[in-house]
Amino acid sequence: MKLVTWNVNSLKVRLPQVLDWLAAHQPDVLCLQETKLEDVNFPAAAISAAGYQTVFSGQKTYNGVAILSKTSASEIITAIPGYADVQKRVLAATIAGVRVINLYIPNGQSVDSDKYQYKLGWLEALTAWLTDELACHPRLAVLGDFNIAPDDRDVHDPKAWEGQVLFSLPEREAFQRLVDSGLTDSFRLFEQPEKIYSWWDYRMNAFRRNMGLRIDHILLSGELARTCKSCIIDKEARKAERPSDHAPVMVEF
DNA sequence: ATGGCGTACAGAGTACGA
Repeated sequence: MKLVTWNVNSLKVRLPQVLDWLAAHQPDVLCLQETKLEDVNFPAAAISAAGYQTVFSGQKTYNGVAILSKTSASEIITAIPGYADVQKRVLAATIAGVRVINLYIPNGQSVDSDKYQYKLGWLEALTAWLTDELACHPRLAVLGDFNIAPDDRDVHDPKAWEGQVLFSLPEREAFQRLVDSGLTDSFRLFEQPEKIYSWWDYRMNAFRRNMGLRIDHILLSGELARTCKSCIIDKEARKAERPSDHAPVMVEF
């Protein structure tokens, strides 16, 4: 089974690239973040024509998540239960016996902002919920844009990023607590080349200079981690004309 | 130097991302 996460930064703009990517890679499941579309405008017909079913939870301008899959999705949840949030950042579904949890975790903006506190509170609620989900679904994958680089290796310049949002200690500790609830960072199951990232700023020629961060992740329950064969970041997608600033991350198990 | 670029909404300039 091939499972993918990709922050597309507007599905309206990136739809042709998403369709091309589906045709080229034929994943079983593709989780999207930052669709930036109200549900009424979701391009379900075009995606259906490409052979994929869709579930989605979006809003105007910001956020928005979707799951594209070859087989049908059930047990759909669009929010962390009991956590009130008007921002559409969560979509969970069961597909082919795998519990898929697609997340667009808050960015946090800067460590002294209200948005940073919202991010930390959100992560706490998420971890409590995922502990329950793991108990119900031994075959579980949590994937998405986490907006956290967990380790020095995941940052092009850890000294410069120290204490900054996306790499601050409280965020990394929250990520670790999430992992400690019973999940494995699939990327680190395998020997990986150095300086592999999933996001590069549009500015400052960051991509050309490989000034990136690894902030998009696929975390697997023990049962899925044991049979995981690979975790790859498709840097090629970031080279496209008018690319998303994120690259797709793909696991196979 | 708090910029740089890209997207959305709007119809110019601001908010936001990461």
